[in-house]
Amino acid sequence: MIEITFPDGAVRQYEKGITAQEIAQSISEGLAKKILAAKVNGSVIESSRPIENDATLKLLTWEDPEGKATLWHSSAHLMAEALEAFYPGIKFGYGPPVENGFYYDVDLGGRLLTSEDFKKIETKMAELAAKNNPYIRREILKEEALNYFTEKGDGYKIETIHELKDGEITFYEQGNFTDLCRGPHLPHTGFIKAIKLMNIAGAYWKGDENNKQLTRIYGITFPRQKELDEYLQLLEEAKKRDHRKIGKDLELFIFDDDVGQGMPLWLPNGGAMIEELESLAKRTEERAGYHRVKSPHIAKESMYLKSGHLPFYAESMFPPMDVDGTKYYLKAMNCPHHHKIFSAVPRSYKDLPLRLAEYGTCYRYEQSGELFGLMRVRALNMNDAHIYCSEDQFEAEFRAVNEMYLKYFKIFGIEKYVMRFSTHDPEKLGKKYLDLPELWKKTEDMVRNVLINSDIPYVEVPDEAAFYGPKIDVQIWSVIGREFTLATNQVDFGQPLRFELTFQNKNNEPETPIVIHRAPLGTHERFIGFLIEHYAGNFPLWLAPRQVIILPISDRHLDYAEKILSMLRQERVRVEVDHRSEKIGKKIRDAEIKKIPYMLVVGDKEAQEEMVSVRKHGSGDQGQVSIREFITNINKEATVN
RNA sequence: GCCGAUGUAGCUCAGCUGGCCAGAGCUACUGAUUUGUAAUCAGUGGGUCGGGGGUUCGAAUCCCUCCAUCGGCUCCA
Repeated sequence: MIEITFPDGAVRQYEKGITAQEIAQSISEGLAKKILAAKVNGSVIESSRPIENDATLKLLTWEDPEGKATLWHSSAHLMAEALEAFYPGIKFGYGPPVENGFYYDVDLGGRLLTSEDFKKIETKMAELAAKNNPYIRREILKEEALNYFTEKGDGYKIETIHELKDGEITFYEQGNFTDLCRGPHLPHTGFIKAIKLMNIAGAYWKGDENNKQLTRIYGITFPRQKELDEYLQLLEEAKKRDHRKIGKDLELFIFDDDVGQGMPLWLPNGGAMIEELESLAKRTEERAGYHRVKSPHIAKESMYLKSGHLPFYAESMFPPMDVDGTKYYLKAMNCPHHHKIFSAVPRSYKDLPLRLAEYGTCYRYEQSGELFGLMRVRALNMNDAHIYCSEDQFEAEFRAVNEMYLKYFKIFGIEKYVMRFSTHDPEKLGKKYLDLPELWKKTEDMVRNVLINSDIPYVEVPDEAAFYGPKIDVQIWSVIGREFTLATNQVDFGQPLRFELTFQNKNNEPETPIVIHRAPLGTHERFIGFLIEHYAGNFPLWLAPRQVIILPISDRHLDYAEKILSMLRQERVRVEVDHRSEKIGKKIRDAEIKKIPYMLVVGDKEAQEEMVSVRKHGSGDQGQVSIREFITNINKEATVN
């Protein structure tokens, strides 16, 4: 007998060699039908694998992430089986489960597969799934595995097998399809009830752009049709929040062919949002002791050679322009300019920490295929500042920057994000990273300490640092699930050396400062793109491009409407009047569609008593108040710190 | 940059097995209406059918090419 411990702590005894499936069966028939896989001693295995020793057991269903992954992983194999039926000789790369479904990278040998082929593949998959074919696991020797795929002529699998050792190679077989795979898989294909192929894309073999590009087919499956329907519904909803759509609907920004790719034009509504955001940032930074500086958009090659950017970033910068025989570059970052401002006058330890802020426009030559609405542009305004401090000031300064992040996140109600602490890879010193091993170690330790001491949850990612030092990035997701870095906080010990920045320390000796690059709001483009999706266009009053619209009942109330308009303008409220001789219902409808926070309905009653009837976007009629009271209320509501 | 798809009025879309002067709704403008909390009625305007080449008696519809956008890959704030 063996002892099985369940997640709730219960311990039960079973025959040695019992399977998770049989245990589920012994609990209830209904449960047994839902078990997709099992987690035994922390690792996920097939529910049909015998358990030989005492173990902890979790039965995995669709509700568990590992359950979903198992269903999707098995679905990838099912899709591969269907594909092989239509495209004999097809070769397979990787076919893993992902966050929403699965994909398989395939080499069709020059044949074309388009979304028009999805229907027939889905149908074939459904047909195969209905056969309830079991997924059969087989441990196999390396040589045998190589023979199988050599015979089949699949070089990708052969390459993968070569990276594996004997004893860790398993095959999975279902129906007429055998694949090299680590597993685990479903008991049989019958668990896959609803199938949808999503899209098709090119993907480099092993993610390396020097390798051949394979065809990647994305799909998703569910244990019930209803769940597929709900998922598709969810995608539709997400599309409505897409900042590119809302940006157009609310007239926030556009892109124009004549201006260029990735160069947003901010329309007045978007302009108002940019103003508010920058004003918030300026207030915040003033209070935190920052100084505002300003630098030009272009600079000579010599400066970027000195900063070290050119060797590392040349491909991300616009090609230089020749001015009287000297190369000038559009600036891709503000830091070198700020270093020059630091060194403009002799600095004493009494000047530190010196915090220089600028929202200068930078230009980055992003690959054309990377551009994405406001989230990825070529002309961008960084929420930039550089803090020059001594080593013993570093921790306090770095901590203060993190606190500023958190303050902003609170204002905007940003809860879903991940802090990534990027460190260097010692093997790439001198190549990807500046060759200063002691400084790397020292600064990485300092950053880690700040994170730990501030109790900030983070994940550490090796080999993702900037070339000049470690950094912290805040990752967020666009509404369609794409991941972006929103904010960044970077340590730089490289540029101060290169620019020979020094301050006179207490012992009257020159000392090199550490620089912190920080952009808590990232770029204003990306941040607003994010906010549009975050709020689905229903902005808080202070940020809303149009805050109030006055809706006269009829033309004879226009004078009164104009009077309120000018009163509100004096209060710097962004307000307009709907002059059209439409019915009030129409005016309200249009104002609601424009997501304007407050609608003021004015007719005879209001005009006589100096009142306004307040209607709030999304929540309807709020009743009448005096103009004064309304102004007091919205001023209060629109206050952010 | 790479793979695939798409590109018709300001917006959303129809037309695209080649052939009546290229359509609809919303928007805009004009007129009528003077309206009380999510669409009043009528009229008018508006399109190099992404750009450029080609095939054809004839192309928005077929072919080539360039540009842009979208979905991914690679990169990244």
